[in-house]
Formats: sequence, C-alpha cells, structure tokens
Amino acid sequence: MDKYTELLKNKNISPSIQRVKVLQYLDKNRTHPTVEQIYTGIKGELPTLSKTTVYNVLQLLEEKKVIKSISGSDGREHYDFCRLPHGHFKCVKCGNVYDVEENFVYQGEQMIDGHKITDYNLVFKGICKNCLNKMDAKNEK
Amino acid sequence: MDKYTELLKNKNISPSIQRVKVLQYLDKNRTHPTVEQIYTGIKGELPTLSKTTVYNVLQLLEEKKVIKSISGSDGREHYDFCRLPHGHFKCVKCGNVYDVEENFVYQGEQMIDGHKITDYNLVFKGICKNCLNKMDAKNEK
DNA sequence: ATACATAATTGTAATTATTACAAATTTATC
DNA sequence: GATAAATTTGTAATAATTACAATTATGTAT
Repeated sequence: MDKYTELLKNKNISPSIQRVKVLQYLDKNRTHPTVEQIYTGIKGELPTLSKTTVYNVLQLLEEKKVIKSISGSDGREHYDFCRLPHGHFKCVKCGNVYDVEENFVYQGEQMIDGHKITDYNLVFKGICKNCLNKMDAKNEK
Repeated sequence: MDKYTELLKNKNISPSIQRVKVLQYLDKNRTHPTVEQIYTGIKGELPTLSKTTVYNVLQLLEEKKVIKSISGSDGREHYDFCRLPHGHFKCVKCGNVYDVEENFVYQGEQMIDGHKITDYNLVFKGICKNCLNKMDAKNEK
C-alpha cells in the first residue's frame, strides 16, 4: 500500500485513484499549484479525469486538513501540502510563548532585500488564554 | 486639502474624486473589504461611479504601494491600507536580524487556541546578503 | 476664455475560475 | 450477484475580473 493510500486511510478518506493522484501530485510538486495545473498534471495518467473531481478532491482534502489552500493575488486558488504547526504566540502580559497551529503558507518572494529565505514563521502577539481568564475573574468580582 | 488628497499628491497620483473616495473608504473601513463592498460603500456619494473605476483605482493604488491586496479564500480579492514594514529576517549564519519590508496582511482568526491576537509579525530565516556575498567570494577563489 | 491634448471614467462585452447539479459509474455490503 | 451508497463525470449556471472603445473631465498653451 503506497504512502498516499495510507495517509488517506488514516484520515478516514476512501483512497480513490483520483484522490491518491491529486495527493501525490501535491507532494511531488511543492510549487503551490492551481487547480488547472493539478488537472493537466495528472490528466495523462487518468484520461477520464474531470476538473470537477479535482475541485471536489481538493475541497475534501482541505476539510480533512491534509492540504491547505492559499490564495494567490492572481484570481486563482493554490494548494499545498499541510505544513504545521508553523506559528508562535507571545503573550504581552505574562511573556509566555505558545506554539500555535497556524497553517499559513508564505507565498511571496524567495529573496527579500537580497537575503535568501529558507524558512519562515508567523509570530503573534496578544493576551493569552490564562491572562484573559484572570482578567475576566477580576472583572466579575 | 484633505488627508487623502495630500497622500495621493505625495505619491504623484492626481487626486480624482473617485480615488480620494476609495482611499477614504479603505481608511475608515479597516475590514479588508472586497471590490463589491467598496463599490456599494461609495456609490451613494458618487452616483455615476463605475465598478471598472474601482478596479482601476485599486490596481493603481496597489502599484503605488498605497494599499495592499490580500486574497481571501473566498474567491474575491480584499484590500487594505498599507501597513509595513512588518517582517524580520534572521540570518542563520551570522545571527543578524534585519527589518524587511514584507507588507503581508494576516487574514486569519483574531483568536487562536483561546489566545487573543492583537499584533503579528512575519519572521524569515535564511542566509543574509552579506553572508551570501562572502560565500560567493570563497567559491570564486 | 478657447482650443487642443492628455488623462480618467464609464459601460458593455468577453473571459475565467468556481459552483451547482443530475446522470453515470464505481465501490461496498448483504 | 443484487442493492444501496459513495464517487466521479460533464454540462450548465454563477460570479469575479479584465479588455476595450466611447465618453467625460482635466490641464496647458495660445
């Protein structure tokens, strides 16, 4: 049983050939492809494939958190294998830092101001759960 | 001369009434509005307004870095006043941290894992310009 | 002020991504 | 193997965006 079939089964998704192929394509092409690209990319191996199926599969895989949709500024949706957790949250009250599951995918340049980007991280600031609770407790006295 | 007229002039954009109104709308409505929302939002004050004009103005303002377009996962573009710089870059070689002008706008939840988000920051990692240069110099010897 | 050139706006039509939906096919279950 | 459920398919509808030509407004020189 191949890797993708297994992944789908683990997520309680019946591993149809279409689903497996879409998933495989997204794993092998980590370039944030569009629906069109995915469709033409696997149409050769699955000649009966319908574009509607690609839409259906992508929607399902996103619901089940197997993939992530990211919106380009080009009027098309792009898709990517899930990479998470990828965020941190720092509380401005107590200073604690928490890992958060923000499955955000950076879509911008690979170079910025001449620096070569190899990784990134979204850092949030605010008031953490615990401090919020304490503040509520105070207000209710 | 109002604030928006001034801002446009500073950017060398002739301050037509349509441009001023779009800009004003985006300043007063920091909710990442869509073209549709902007259009209906100012149509009352500018009855002759065309939707094409809204598209034109938004494209121009984005080119001139006055606003930022952000793509929701809902098939529509959203627009926002520019807020930058909002990123940092940390070099994995020398450890230096640089401010970078990444005018990314976070579009996700305002709460995450029960924590209240009030600010955010995109942090990049990689190899900085200086270290890249040094590495090149070495390779060319 | 008037005539002219340039820039901006407008409205319509075309394009493109996405969704809705019903029919056909496949898969699972008894 | 028969039946029901799930999945895929193709077509048609919807909605956002773009292309483009015509109109309107603005600026400049005489």
